[in-house]
Amino acid sequence: MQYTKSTGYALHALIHLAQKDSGQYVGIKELSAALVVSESYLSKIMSKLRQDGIVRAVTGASGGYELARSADRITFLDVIQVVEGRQHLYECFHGEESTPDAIYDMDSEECLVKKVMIGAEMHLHSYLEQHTIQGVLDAAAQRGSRAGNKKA
Amino acid sequence: MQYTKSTGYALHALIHLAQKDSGQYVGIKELSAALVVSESYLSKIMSKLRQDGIVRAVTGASGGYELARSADRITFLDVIQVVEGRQHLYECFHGEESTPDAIYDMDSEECLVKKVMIGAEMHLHSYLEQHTIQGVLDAAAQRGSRAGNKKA
DNA sequence: TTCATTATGGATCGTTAATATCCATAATAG
DNA sequence: CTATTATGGATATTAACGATCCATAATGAA
Ligand code: SF4
Ligand code: SF4
Repeated sequence: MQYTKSTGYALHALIHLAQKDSGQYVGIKELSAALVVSESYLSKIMSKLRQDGIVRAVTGASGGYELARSADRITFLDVIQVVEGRQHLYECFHGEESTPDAIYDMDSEECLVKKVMIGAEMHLHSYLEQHTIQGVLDAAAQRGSRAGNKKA
Repeated sequence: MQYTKSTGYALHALIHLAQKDSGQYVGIKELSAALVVSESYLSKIMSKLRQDGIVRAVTGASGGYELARSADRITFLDVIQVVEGRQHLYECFHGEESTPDAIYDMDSEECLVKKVMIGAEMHLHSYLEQHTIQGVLDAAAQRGSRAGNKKA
């Protein structure tokens, strides 16, 4: 149970893009150099982000990527769901006939075990969608403005 | 990002055990039959649960498994951490030298990206440790006592 | 137009994790 | 002593992850 490296790459790439001005395209070369990851692999991730409308891409000379919407409307949940897919935290393993035990109500979505896990998922998602790319930038800016008293 | 089937098996097996009286051992045969999963595989999972003190096991004739402590002190988080391991939701991918960008404070644990993900993990864990095996049983009992008005 | 640049998508490949089974061994009740 | 039952090692299969290469298309600039 761990997010893949791709999620980390995606988040960092988006933060990099968010620091540029709108209309300023950033190529895969600059991105992969900043994150220290191969162009080939990162481009796959960027392509996914584009398909889901998180970034825009322009091919050709002086092309590249830019955010498709403002950084405060790109949540961690958005990014994670694009990269990781929209699978559920918990997947049931029995079919219609193989009821493991009598205490569960298998009808529709009424199973109590499943309900707990769905609750967990909703809690997690609720947190993740309250945190945006812009949020990270803001927090960094605040820290920066607290003078140079961070170490020494 | 999904819990493995093993977590599902473990949770269901524990619920099965929790419905038995204390001192009554349940063999792997009964458990695997109830969950519709092979004895071989389930026994591995039960062995893990024993190593972590969730269940007790007795070898030999008329042996089997029982809960090592009361069902209201076995949380979903306990079970998940035993089966899935205690890995973090998010793992950083760069070393000391390859700082991806200047806005992060790499010193110690102060990175703002990491901080968001650790927050997500804490939220998730907080929810999961508030839900116990006994909690599922209680909810099922309540539902059962609400007469047979559930369907028809 | 032509060329260099840049993103895209398909194909492929190695590594790791998850799932699953088999068997030899040890422990225990009867 | 014997049947029963859990344990741990070894192994096999499958799927996911991580990563690379290349052919293609699109675009700005010469
Ligand atoms: S969680 Fe509920 S519905 Fe899902 S496999 Fe278990 S008993 Fe069945
Ligand atoms: S989350 Fe922070 S510490 Fe971790 S890789 Fe990213 S920048 Fe580095």
